Amino acid sequence: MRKIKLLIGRGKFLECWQFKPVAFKHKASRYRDINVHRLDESLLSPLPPFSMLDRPQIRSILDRATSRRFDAGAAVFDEGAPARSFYLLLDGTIRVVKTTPDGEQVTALHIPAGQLFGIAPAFRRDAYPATAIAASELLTLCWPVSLWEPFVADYPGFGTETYKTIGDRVAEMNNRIIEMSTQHVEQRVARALLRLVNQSGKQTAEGIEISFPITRQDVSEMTGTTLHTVSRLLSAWEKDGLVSSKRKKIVVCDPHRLVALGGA
Amino acid sequence: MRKIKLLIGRGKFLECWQFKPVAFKHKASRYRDINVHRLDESLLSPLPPFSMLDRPQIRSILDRATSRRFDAGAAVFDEGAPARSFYLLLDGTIRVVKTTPDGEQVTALHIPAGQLFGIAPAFRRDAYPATAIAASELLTLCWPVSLWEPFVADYPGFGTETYKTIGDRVAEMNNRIIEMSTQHVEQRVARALLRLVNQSGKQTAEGIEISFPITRQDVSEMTGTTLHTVSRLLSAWEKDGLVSSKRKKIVVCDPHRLVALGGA
DNA sequence: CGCGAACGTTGCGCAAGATCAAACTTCTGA
DNA sequence: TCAGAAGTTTGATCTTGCGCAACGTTCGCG
Repeated sequence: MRKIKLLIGRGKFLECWQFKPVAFKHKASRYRDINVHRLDESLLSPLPPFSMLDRPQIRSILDRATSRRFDAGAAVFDEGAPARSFYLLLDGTIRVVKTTPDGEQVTALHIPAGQLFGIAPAFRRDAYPATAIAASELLTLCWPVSLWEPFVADYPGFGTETYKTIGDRVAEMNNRIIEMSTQHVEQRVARALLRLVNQSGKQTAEGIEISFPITRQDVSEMTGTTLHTVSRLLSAWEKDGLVSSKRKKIVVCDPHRLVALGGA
Repeated sequence: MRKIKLLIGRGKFLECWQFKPVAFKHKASRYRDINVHRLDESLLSPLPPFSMLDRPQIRSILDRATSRRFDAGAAVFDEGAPARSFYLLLDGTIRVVKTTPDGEQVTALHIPAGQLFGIAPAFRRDAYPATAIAASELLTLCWPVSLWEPFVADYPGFGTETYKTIGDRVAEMNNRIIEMSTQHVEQRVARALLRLVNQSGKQTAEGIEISFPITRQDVSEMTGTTLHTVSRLLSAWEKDGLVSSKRKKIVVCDPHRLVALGGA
């Protein structure tokens, strides 16, 4: 057991205790559940909701957390389920999904590492409004909802920063609505890729790669189209050298031209 | 000058001082700006954000308010403008509109009487994220943003209820996104009408009427389609006895069948 | 190594709805 | 009272992107 840096978001790391990978269903898992009492205060201090707090305050927050890991594809919580906890995403990416009565899925949002999620209590909701799916393997901290009010009351900046984050998400949803109303499929797909790349892109030799596995179907659920159309678009773009994609993997090679596509 | 009941939303009234209608640009206006010191505390007490407060508290809130009226079509504030005030809508309906770079408009939301709006400070925004247009003649109260924090801190229930309202709006936006992704134009228009009727419908002999002037263009901006398509749909529905519409006026005669149209 | 499942590609035809164009109706203000 | 503005209707045409279907590819696992 040794101290390692834990990737949270683009180029940001959290220092923490790494347990040796354990076999999980014939597959090596990067993490095991972490003992929160061993986590260092410096893990949380760079994150906006905790940035104004001192070490003892963060210690107290950490000590009341539980840590959980999730396999890729697993649901952290389901739409409509009673909201018992709120979460902090330490590593991985969350796909926030809504399912229609007739079984169709719509991806409302992607949440990158380092952000709070499942924050139904901020709206005084007692049920989660959407399902949170692990887009890749996840590591989370979680707290019971009963701690929400005390956190907001006791920790300066926690409420403020959280509502700022919510404001950002609302703005993003607004943009989605506008895009869906006014833009064509090609533009929406282009913008969706750019958003993903901005939020959780990893620089590689070829270009910027989306850092979690993503299928054509996933992209279609983000843009309100079909996997066929997305496939056609990606093929065309690949021929043009705009992107490069393999199975469950998309690399944006020429962001600039993609912006142009999404812009007009 | 006499005390009258002021309509706020469906069947709900606020009692207040009615000034005699004044001529305004050759048109009789229902209201003149109201002297807030003459407003009775009972005006605010039934509204969710103020429901837990006693009379002296509400008095203090009222005394710090300014009242303003707006003509139909006027902008209360513009997208991107510095957020200096937040508002309470006493009467009328607000259309929340976003404009795309190329001039297209998208209606994000309608806000009925009795609700707070322009609450950018709740998200720590210093600019309004959208434009608020008066769909009909409006009467509002407004407070400087500097009072937001004190209100949340000093008045129990104010924050809670407000965030609940925001939660509802976020949920509605979510639904919009899902509708736009998965439903056809006909279903979206049907649902849009039902939403309007639910929020601000007035029972009449023919059916339930949308209580503010609304054009085909407006409906198309709500549903992400064109006024032509909306016109065709309304014509077809009118032939079927589902709705009845005149210039700037829509009455839903058979809500049940409209729900069926929007459902599948 | 070989099978099956999950993921991706591609061609074809069709229909929903946008766009273009023009006429019509209702309302407003001088 | 009358002209023009604003709102609505309707037809003709065209484009987008969806549905369907079949096939190709990659991966995981026994």
